[in-house]
Amino acid sequence: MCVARYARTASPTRNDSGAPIPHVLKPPGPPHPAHALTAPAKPASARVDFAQLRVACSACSLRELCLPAGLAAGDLRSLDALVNRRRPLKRGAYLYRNDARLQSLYAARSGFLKTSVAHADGREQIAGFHMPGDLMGLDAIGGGRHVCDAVALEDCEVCEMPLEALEALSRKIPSLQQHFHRILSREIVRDHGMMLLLGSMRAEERLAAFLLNLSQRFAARGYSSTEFMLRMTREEIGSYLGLKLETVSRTLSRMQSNGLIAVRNRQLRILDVEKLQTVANRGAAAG
Amino acid sequence: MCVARYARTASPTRNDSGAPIPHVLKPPGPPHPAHALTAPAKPASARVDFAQLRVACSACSLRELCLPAGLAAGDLRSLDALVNRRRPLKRGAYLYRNDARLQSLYAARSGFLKTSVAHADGREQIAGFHMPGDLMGLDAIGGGRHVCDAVALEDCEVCEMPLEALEALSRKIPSLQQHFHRILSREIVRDHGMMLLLGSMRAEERLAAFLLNLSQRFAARGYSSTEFMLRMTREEIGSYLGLKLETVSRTLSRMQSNGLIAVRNRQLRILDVEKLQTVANRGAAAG
DNA sequence: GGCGCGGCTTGATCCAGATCAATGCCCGCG
DNA sequence: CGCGGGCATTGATCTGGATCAAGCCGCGCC
Repeated sequence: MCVARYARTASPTRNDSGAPIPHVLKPPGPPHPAHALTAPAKPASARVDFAQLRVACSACSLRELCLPAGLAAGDLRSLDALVNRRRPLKRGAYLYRNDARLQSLYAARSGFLKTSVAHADGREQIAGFHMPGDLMGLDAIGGGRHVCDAVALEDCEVCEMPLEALEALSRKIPSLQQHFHRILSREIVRDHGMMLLLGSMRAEERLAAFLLNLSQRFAARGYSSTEFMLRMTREEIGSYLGLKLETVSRTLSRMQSNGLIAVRNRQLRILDVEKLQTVANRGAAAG
Repeated sequence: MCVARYARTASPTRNDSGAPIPHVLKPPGPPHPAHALTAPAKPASARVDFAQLRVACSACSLRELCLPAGLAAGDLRSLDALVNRRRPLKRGAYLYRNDARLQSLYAARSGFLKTSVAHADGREQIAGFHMPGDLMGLDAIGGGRHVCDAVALEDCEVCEMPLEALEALSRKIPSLQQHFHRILSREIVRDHGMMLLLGSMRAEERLAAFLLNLSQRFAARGYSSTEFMLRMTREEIGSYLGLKLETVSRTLSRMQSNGLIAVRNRQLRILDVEKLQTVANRGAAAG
């Protein structure tokens, strides 16, 4: 079946405040390909400039999604002091590796990453996809060493915060402590959701749930909830969802035939959120 | 193939405190059968006695597995002050329900519990089995409400600790704070392991991994690592492992034929740990 | 522009585990 | 002591997704 044609989006400009301008799936892009989920660019002319590099949490557009959510202005400044911002990461580069000593926690600032856990025999399972504002490295707190790999799916920037300093500060700022606990807890809830998905949902439900999850997270970051670019391969989606890449591909095709979505390579548009929700919640239902 | 014969267990007596007397599959044991997973019995003659009921963390045999692990004596006393001990729970009773407001975190003190997450359509996935020393309720920190059900698989006792008090205390005691973070993090790691299991292991591997995990946890609590009683039904095991009860049953039978284990109902003995590990790590291998 | 490669789609077949269906066994209860 | 119900085992069959196998397509590179 023929793929729906997408209208062109406005070309990816940026506003002064540095709020990221979407990704979206433009065809034969303009010279500056639309970048998705990229943190505010610095003025093109600026050379590496520390003042620029160290955009503070207090000025960060992800503030309310990330660790500082809900902090008072004064507390925000204390947090600023301990966060090293903008460690850049090339596509394919490791943020940390399995068994590496825990140095810091990380927050994605721009770009997509994945974390994966490896089985003794080499099989690997992707444990999560991370977008700006997500905290990473939480797995390492328990044993002092990372127990998964974190890899950039595209060029990224991450903020780094030494765990000890964070713990020290959170002893002083109850709301930071509380929020940190909430983040840890939400990760546990997310994982339980994945266990439910992996343990008892069928392929189509898994995919539907996955797409809806991405959709919500994009929306929370101010991007379109219905039209976005998948930053990962079919194989990676499959690994995350406990499916083979062929199944992912087939299932997406079927969803397209059914008018739920339009896909073309990694560009995806959700055409019928409600049906998609139905599929996610009860398997085949809407035809 | 013929099933190994187990001697009958001592009949289910109770001590005065009402603590259930184990399971464990002791052969015609001594009058006091080794009890599995029951907190240390208090002097048999004591009647319900608050001083007794409130056995402090500092005197609890699970101290080193549970929240107080690694605390200095003085700090232990502060923790004692906030923990309400020994809320008893009958088999089948709910410790908390999905959507209930978070009151406290809980630590199992004796007995086995399960937590399960429900899908919109009624399917449910068991998210974990909990034994003495395990902390429960962590899922609720994020949103202030529980997102799973916790049910006693047998008569239990749990300790209760108000989250706010715990957070306040952990601001004062860095080692408590640290340990609490470690517990949260380890839960995340455990969940990632489950995701790997559910996403990429075959039935036999899942079961082998499950049994080895139980084995280790029993061992950590001073019980036999090779001979124990399953506290849950085949269906519950299946729900946890993403399998149907028939598959669980068949797979256990096959493992028995292969000389890896001996099962009879819920009594289980591991006959060959190494082969079991091989199975868990690489699927079929040892014959 | 064309070539090569990695990623994607699609078809054909296979198989692990689900599902359906009978019993069997243990335990609590009258 | 016998009966009934929940749990477990085991067999027969079915099927969703895996696996095997061709291409195809888009993109980066020469």
